[in-house]
Amino acid sequence: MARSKPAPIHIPLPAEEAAAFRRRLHRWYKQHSRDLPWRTTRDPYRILVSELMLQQTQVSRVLDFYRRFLERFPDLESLAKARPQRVLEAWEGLGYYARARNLHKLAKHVTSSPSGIIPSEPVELQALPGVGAYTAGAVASFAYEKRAALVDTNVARVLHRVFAPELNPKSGPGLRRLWQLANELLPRTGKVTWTHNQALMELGALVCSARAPKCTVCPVKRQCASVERFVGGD
DNA sequence: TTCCCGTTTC
DNA sequence: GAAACGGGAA
Repeated sequence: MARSKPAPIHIPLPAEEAAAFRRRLHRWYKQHSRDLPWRTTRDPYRILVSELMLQQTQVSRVLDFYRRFLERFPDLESLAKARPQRVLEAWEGLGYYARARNLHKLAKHVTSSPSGIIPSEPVELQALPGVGAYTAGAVASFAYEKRAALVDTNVARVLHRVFAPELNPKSGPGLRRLWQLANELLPRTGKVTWTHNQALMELGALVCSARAPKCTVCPVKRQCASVERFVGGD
């Protein structure tokens, strides 16, 4: 009989450590966050468009496309009614055109559904074309201010380095553990969770970068299990 | 798990 | 010119 590996035992994150992490992260975000257009809206459609665009392109290049796309298709209905060719044109230059097709499909799907609105629950969101675990969490949190976790590569890198350097973040179990960590770290309310999630991603993008992390200016370096590895160290 | 896709990095 | 990237899907 096939024997499965014993599940690793994980001590839950001490409440005090989680709280300290949230507090430091929050303070840092208030001072250092960038002004981005999708951070001033709670329109699920606009959040969705931004998330899909950002999946494969850096912020600086998305900005222009985002603005133009929303001018042509200001809401789900206008997008749903559009010809496929027009949607692809608006996406032209961004690459990964399957995302544009998925977004169009999603718009038609949702507008013809009974409610006609983009769902707010991660499980329902994930059933939509082109929406996986990350995007589902992002829309729930950033559009509906739900108390939902999200893990993209930025967040995965931060949590991996700070709390679980021994983990293989690429493996299935490793990724599941990171989602678990992300959940344990969530603030109490959905409103604060919005900021918390934005801050996690911003830290990963601006400080805890993949190549040369700027540990010296990191707000959570005191509790990071990987600082030594990156500052001067071996 | 492996594949996919256009861009970026090595 | 290969390999990595980063999400989703098969």
